[in-house]
Amino acid sequence: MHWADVAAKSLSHRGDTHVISTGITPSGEFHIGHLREILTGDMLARAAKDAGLDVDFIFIVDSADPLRKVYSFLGPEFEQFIGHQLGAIPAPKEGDNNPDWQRFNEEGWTYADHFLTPFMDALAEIGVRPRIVDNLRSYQDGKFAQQAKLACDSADDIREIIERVSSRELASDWFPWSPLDSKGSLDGVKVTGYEYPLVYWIDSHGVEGSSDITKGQGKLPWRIDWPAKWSWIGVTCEAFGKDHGAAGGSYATGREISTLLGHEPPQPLTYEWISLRGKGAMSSSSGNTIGPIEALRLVPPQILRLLIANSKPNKAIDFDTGMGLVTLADEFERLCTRDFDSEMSEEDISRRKLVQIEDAKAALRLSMVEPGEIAKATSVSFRHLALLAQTKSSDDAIWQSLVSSGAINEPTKQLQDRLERMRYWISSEHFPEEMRINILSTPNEQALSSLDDEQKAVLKGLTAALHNCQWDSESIGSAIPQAAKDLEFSPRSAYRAAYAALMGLEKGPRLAPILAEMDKVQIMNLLDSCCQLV
RNA sequence: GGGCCUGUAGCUCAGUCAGGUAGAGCGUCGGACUUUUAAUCCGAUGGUCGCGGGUUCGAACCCCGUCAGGCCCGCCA
Repeated sequence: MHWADVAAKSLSHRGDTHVISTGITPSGEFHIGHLREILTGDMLARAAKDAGLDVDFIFIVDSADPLRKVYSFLGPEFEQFIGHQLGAIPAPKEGDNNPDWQRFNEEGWTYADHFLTPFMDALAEIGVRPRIVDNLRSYQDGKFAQQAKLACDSADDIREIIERVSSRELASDWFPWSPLDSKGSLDGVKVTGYEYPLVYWIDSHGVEGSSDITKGQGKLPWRIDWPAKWSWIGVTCEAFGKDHGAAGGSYATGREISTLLGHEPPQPLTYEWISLRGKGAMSSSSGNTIGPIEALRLVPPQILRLLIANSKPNKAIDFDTGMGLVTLADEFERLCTRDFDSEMSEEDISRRKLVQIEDAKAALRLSMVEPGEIAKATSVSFRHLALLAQTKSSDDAIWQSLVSSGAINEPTKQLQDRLERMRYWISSEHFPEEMRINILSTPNEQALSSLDDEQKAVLKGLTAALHNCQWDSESIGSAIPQAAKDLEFSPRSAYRAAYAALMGLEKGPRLAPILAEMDKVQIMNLLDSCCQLV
C-alpha cells in the first residue's frame, strides 16, 4: 500500500474526523524542502479523504516566531528587528533589502507576508489549498489563552518534561512564556513573576513591565507553542521534518506536554530532508536552494508532486534538476499510459508485483493537481520535447512536426504549458549538458577515425550532396539517406557518418531540422574539413 | 556520551511491519523500424540484499553485534 494510504488507514483507527497539520516559519525564501512538508501533509489529507474520513487540512504560518539574525538577503537596518516577531515587522524592500516602511504602514505588509505570498501562489498551482492559520494573529485573538494559562500554571511540570526528555538543563529563571519587551523583542527578557493573566518581566534595557498571556503580548516557547497549537486547533496528525522527530526532539517533549494540556498527541509522520544533487542539504542561508517557484518554471506541478509521492517520507530525496528531472518526467508520462486495473487482474501475479502496481497507481493519483483528476498522457516525452524545443525556433513548427508524425492531433493547453517550461529549462543552468544539442566547430578526429571505410565513403558523397542541396529541412532530410543509397549502402551508414562528423557522436537527434536552422557555409566548412581527414 | 533514520542491480528505489523461488524503472547490450536514429517497439544483461554471528525446515526481512553515511539532544522543513 502507498505510504499515504497506510498513514490514512492508521488514522482511521483513531476516529472519523481529523485535523491534519503542517507548519513553517516564514523566515526567508521558501525552498522545495518546505514543499515536502506541505505536500506530505496534502497527500496524507487526500488519502484520508479517499478513505472516507472527514479531514481539515491546515497550514500554520509561524509568524509569531522572532527574526533570529540579519540573514545574508537582508539589509543592515534589519539589525533593529532581531528578536521581533516576523508577522510584526516590515518586509525587505526591493533594491537595498532594508525594511519597507511605506508598505508596512500603508498596507500592513509584513516580513511574513513577503515570503509567504509567493509560496502560497506556488502551492495553488500545485493543487495544495490548506486552511491557513496565522500564528501571531491566533495569539492576538486569544486562541492560545487557555493553553498559555495551563502552561504557566504547570511551569514546574513542563520544566520537568523538557529536562527529562531532552536531557537538557533549563536556566533557573526559565518560564514557559516569552514576553515581548519594551521594544517588541522576545530576546533578553527575564520573567520576574506570574499572576494570571500577567507575566512580569524586566528587559535588556532595564525596563520593567507585564505581559498579558491571553492577548498575545508574547508567545509560548517553541516546545510548548507546538503542543499548545495541537490542543486549541484539535490537531490529530502532523507531518514534520526529522529534526523534530528525533528522540529528545520537540515531538518527544511535545507529546507529553500535549497530554498535560489535555490533548491527545497527534499521530506523527516524520519525513527526511531534500538535498540538491551534488550540493548537499538545502539551506537558505548558504544560498544553496531551489525555490518551489523556480522548480515550477522547470517542470509541471504534477511532476513536482510525483517527486514527493514516489518517495516514502523517511527516504532522503536528492533532487536533481538535470537528468534526474528528465527521468522523473518521463516516468510520469509512463505512469499516465499504464492500465493498472488490467495489470492487477493478470493471473499468477506475485504479491510483490501487486504491491508495486498498487503503489504506482496511488503515486499517480496523488500527483494529480486536482483530487480525482484523471491522468492523461501527452504522448510526447520530455526527452522528445526537449529535442524539438532545441531544433525548432517557433512553437508552431513543433506542433506541426508532432501533428504530422501522428503523435498528437492538436497542441493541448497541457502541451503548450509544458513547452513553455521546457524553453525556460533549456535556457537555465539546470539543463543537462548531455541533452543539449552541440554541433562541432572543428572536426572530432577520434569520432571520424571510428568510421569504417563504407561510412567514410558515404561521408564524402554526403558532403557533395549537401553542397548542391537546397538548405531546408526537407531537402537535407532526403539528401542524407540518398547519399548512402547512391553507393548502395544502408541509410544508417549516412547517419552514422553525419553524427560523427557534425557532433562527434555515434547517434543523435534528427539532423535535418537542426542543420536547416544553421548556417550552411559553416556546416559545409566543417564537413569539408572532415572529408580531408578521412 | 545517549538516541533515531538509512545501507538491496551501474543509477533511483520497491520488497522488511504479518520470514516462503531477490523485483521495478532508468541505464547498458542486442534486434526491429530500408527518407531518420537521443524517438518507438521487442528481447537480453545485471545483486556475496553493508559486514559478522544467532534463531528457523527456510532470513533482505526476526534477534545480537559491527561498519559506513545522515540527523537529533539551542533554533531549523
